[in-house]
Amino acid sequence: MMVLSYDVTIMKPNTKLDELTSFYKLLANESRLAILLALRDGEDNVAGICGQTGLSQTLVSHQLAALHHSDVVRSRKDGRRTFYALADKHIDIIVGFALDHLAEKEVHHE
Amino acid sequence: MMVLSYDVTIMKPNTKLDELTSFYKLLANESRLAILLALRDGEDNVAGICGQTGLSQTLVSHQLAALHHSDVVRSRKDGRRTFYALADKHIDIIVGFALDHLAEKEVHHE
DNA sequence: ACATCATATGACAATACCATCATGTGTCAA
DNA sequence: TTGACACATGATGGTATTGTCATATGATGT
Repeated sequence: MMVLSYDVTIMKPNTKLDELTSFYKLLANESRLAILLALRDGEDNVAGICGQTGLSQTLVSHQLAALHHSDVVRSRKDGRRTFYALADKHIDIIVGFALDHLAEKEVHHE
Repeated sequence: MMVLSYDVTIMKPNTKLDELTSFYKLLANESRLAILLALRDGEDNVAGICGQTGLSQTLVSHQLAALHHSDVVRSRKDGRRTFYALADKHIDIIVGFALDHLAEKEVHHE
């Protein structure tokens, strides 16, 4: 039972397969993905991310908490703001490759 | 529900975000991921995949149908068997990079 | 034709997930 | 210290996904 949602207890994955699944679950949501894509352009604070994505503050905070908990993003506090950034270059590359995959699919389909 | 205002045209198009989310949803399940990892070693038929993963025939068929429907795997029939394989090299690479990401995380954590 | 093998499909209960509302916590300025 | 600001957290209803059971389809051998 692998639970990812912010409103339920987050469980530590035991196996590699579990870990990999948990990782992809984080990417498998429109809101979280929008946030990650926004962060590809560089770090931003919560309000900024809300502006970039059009999502509510509450939702963004929840999703960032989930992403942060799994070390997909890192955070830095500055006064009453919190800035978030992609944790490492892999995230960026993985998203890039996925976009490539989708592009290639389109070509084959016509 | 994800609502993006029209004046935020700097963002990636809605459809791309949607597509990317759908793609990751396919990878965000232990059974499907186990199947994809099994197929990294080369094509295999349903019974073979069941053997490699320990999953039931019904479940494997269901998940393969989902993966096939989204062109993540391709199929080839031979008599009464159906052989499945990863649709393109991108899948392989994406999974590889994700594993790298997890490996790097572990190093940083100890 | 019949039995059997290999795989596919439909329906369904259990569970997981999502977005939202209401509210809480910490920071700064006056 | 009071109020506004920036963000975090808890709970909840609605919805989507998961895996299983029962059953269907199609190919092969006798």
